[in-house]
Amino acid sequence: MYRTHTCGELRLTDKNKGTTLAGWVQTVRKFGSITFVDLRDRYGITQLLFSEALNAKLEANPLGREFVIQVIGSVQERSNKNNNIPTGEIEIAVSEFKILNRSSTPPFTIQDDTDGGDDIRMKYRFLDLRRNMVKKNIELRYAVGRSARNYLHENNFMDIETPFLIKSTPEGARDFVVPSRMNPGQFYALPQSPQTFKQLLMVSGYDRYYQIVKCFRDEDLRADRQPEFTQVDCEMAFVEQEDILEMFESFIKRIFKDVKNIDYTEKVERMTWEEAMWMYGNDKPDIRFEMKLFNLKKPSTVFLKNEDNAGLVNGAAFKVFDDAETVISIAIPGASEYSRKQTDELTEWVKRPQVGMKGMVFIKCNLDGTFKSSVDKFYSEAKLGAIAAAANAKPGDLVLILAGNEEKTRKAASDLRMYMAERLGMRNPEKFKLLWVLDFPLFEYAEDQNRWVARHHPFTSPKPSHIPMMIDNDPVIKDAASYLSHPYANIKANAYDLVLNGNELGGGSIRIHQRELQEKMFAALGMDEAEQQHKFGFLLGAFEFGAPPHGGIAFGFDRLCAILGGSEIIRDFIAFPKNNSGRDVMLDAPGTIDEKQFEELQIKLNLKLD
RNA sequence: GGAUCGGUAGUUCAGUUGGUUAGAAUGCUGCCCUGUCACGGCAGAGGUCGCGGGUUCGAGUCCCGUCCGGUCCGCCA
Repeated sequence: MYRTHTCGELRLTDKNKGTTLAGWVQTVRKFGSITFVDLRDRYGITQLLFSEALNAKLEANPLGREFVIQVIGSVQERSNKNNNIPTGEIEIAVSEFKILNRSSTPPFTIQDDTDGGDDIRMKYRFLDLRRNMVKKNIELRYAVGRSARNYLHENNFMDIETPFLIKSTPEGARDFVVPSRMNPGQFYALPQSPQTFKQLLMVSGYDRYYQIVKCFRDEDLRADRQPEFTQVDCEMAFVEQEDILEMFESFIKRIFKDVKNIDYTEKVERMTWEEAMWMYGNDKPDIRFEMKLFNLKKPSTVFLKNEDNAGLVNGAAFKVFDDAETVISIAIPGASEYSRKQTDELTEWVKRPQVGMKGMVFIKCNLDGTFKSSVDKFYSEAKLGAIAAAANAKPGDLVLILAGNEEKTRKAASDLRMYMAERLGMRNPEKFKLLWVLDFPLFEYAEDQNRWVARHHPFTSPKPSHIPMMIDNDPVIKDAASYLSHPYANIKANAYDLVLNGNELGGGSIRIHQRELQEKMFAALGMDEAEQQHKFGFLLGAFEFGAPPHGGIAFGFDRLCAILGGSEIIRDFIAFPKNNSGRDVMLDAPGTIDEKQFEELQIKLNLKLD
């Protein structure tokens, strides 16, 4: 037997007990004739005391960092206690020890505040995983998964596996493909999600399904995006949108309780996609703070009272605002005393290519009730006051105003809102606020292809009242410039996203379950009958054999773990992640394959090298 | 595909307007130390300044290219 206890469990109540421990050497502290060793394993650290009697053996077998050793000894009360660790009141008086395996000096220290940078830590990820900070994240991930499984199990959901080697369906993200040796020239695709399989399971009568499952998307990476990632994928039959929202609102609250011991008792707020876009410029707003956007140019399609502000900035000979498609304000609380340097800095920020604005106008709403702006030449103080009022600014606030084309300006205003919130410390990672965003548009217009694409995916059903709009109208867009006036632009989907602190945690929809409507949907996306049959014949066929009404949702598991862990970097919550360019730097993957493998696959490389 | 920040000792970083022998901390090695727990003390080793080219009397420092890493836009739900 290698050990009788772990390095995290012995306490003063175990005094005088004999014990055998095994673990890694964290540090060696030598004091002439006695030596202290911190022995570490997954469960904690226990101090070992090597007395003078073992000196000769220690000298013959010196211990280094990360050596794996086994010790036999007895539990003693320490004369100097360490209150920083749970085992700090005891130490093991070692009577015998054995080196189970030596270790090279690790390239970085295995400590909370390591001296290793990202690069080297990823290369030696197996060492990095020994560190508390990383271990804590991996443990949190396990806790989230366990909580999710418990909840779903208690609610009759069945975990059913679905295949990874499936068929490519070039709708949505780029597929990872796998060549088939037995079918030369043919390829499997790795699933971007088990979407069609879970719908087929509903047809099969497994009316509550879930899976914590890997999904694959061959797209560029981000701090919150990996090419292979994990989803909590769920589907239910005989449900309406409201049933799903309730089931999964409880699901996420249960995880808050189990993992963070947070009682999230209030009802999760809801808003429509249009409201989110209008007030926050974003379909996944962080609603922990206000700083809403106000349009100074256009009447709202959502809030009628905003009509008062429409055109507020027009007619002052300020060409930038007069010519702009839209003008959006955002009031920064308590920032009226920003210096020239600070406002310049913000202007530079919005002019960065990633944001892409040409400039920024500001109005300082001074505490004495006066106004000072960067456009004093064009607007009277009374007018500035009216604009500030429309922007919902209070004395002491700084109103920032962006102008330009609708989409870009709205996005920039949203980015600016998040940037300012970050700057002002309003994004506390320990404060959590959920939000349902509802009524997404069913279609999006793809300019480059001059056709409609599904905003969510092509299995999403329209709102029941919008089905006629879809059935009765031809999807063909005659005038690309005015696609917004096409009826399809106004069809809303039975789709919903769950947003946490400005991050999309999950999304889903009520699905189409009738063949005719599904065919109409495919046709709307530009697929003719033959193509529909070729790509999705199996699904259309299944819908003819008693497909129940159904819907579901999928949560980004990595992202959920990261946010609960106070981070937005999912890499830190994945045991073996890929780097920014999709490489596993530890394995050095991807790599080339043997000539023999190419032969078996009957594949020849045809690399275009510049 | 694009923007931007970074690459100097095993590691994390500093390095002034271009100037003589490139520094610190930590880690590593050796010696000393009976109560440490970020132990302490003394001594020591450790560098192709990512790579290639250019400007210059002289380049870690300036310019061009390239590779690698981080963040973001495009892309992706």
